[in-house]
Amino acid sequence: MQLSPLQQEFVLHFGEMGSRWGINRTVGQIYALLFLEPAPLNAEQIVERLGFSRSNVSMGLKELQAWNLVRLKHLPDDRRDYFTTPDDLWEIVRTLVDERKKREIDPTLSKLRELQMQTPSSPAEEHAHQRIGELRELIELLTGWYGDMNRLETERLVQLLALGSKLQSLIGKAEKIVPLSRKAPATGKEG
Amino acid sequence: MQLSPLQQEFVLHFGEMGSRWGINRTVGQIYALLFLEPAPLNAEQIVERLGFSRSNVSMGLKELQAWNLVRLKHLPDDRRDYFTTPDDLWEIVRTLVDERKKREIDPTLSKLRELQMQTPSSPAEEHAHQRIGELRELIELLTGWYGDMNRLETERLVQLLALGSKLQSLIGKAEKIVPLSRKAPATGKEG
DNA sequence: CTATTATTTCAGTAAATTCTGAAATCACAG
DNA sequence: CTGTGATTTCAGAATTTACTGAAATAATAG
Repeated sequence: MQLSPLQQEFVLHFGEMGSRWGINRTVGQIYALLFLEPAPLNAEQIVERLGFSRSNVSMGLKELQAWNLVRLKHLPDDRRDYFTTPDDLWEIVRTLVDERKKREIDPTLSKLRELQMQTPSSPAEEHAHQRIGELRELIELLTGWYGDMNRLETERLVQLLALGSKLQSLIGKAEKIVPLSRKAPATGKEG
Repeated sequence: MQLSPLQQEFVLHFGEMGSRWGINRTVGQIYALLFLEPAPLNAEQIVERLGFSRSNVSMGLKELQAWNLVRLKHLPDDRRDYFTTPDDLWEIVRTLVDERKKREIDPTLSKLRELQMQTPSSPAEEHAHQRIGELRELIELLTGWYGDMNRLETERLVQLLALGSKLQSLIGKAEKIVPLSRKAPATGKEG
């Protein structure tokens, strides 16, 4: 492996972590390498640096493209494909969350909705039906919220995140002026 | 597999999804079964319902315990272990996120901090150092925010999530009264 | 202590996945 | 076209992970 010590440690770490996520070691290492590299790399350069077989790198790059995690570039007078990660880390985070949602959450939500169509035919099924409904509602709340957050410009998103729990008191104060819900009227005790 | 059609579909689905998360099919199915079941089950009952070997169920339950995703119960005059999932779905979500953070995020954050201690010794290392720093900051912002959210009572958390993007305008309004930041003063255009 | 039942461990096997080299395909310059 | 280099595909090998049955251990009742 032909990397500086810093690069090497980073790349190896992401290889390990890769397997805790759904992706494999190779893919993790390729991504980590591209993430650190200032300029785009072609497949052959990745082979040199990481010591995987050419075909393995090809497959890894394909998977990263399927995840929409790398950008394909071309240099003038060079017909090889060059790969980078976005400079903007927030773009990376958004892609990552979008893709994981698409693969891990959305199919489950569909399945839960489908299962809820069935009418329960025994006390046990009644309970299961109930439980599935609760789960569906919770996931809908979370994905709905995520959709809202995802629509925000990055700058505003960061502001919101940075506020963190300060938000609590802020909401209390704002509600006095612009009540959003009549269910739980402001009592002055919140925050 | 001795389950009602509803249970069966749910259990099989979570078995499949399990592999997209870090957990295996067996563990996913055991969890799904316990999730639907109104009363705690012992290992033998899980074997009957799912048709796995006794030892596989034992290992699966151990893994679920390591993830803190099941509760161990005992019935009077019965020395077998019985297992359930929490009734409160938010408790489940919190556990899930906590555990994944612990396994997937925290080790990376430590590694990034450690790598940033090293002084870069070449232009390439300088760039990598920079990039690692950006990533560390972003993760710190996200985990900090998560810590804040996690401290909220469930009821308040749900309120916040339900607000979603309404928060934006609310913040604009609140800021006029209780300014939190002088960097980006309210212009009246936001929301 | 002994018998009985519950649970875990573990070595070996089965299954799934990752990885490779060779061959096929593709893309384009001459 | 033809030739050259880039990329992908794919069958099988290597590796890793999941699963099982048998044996060991633990817990408790008598």
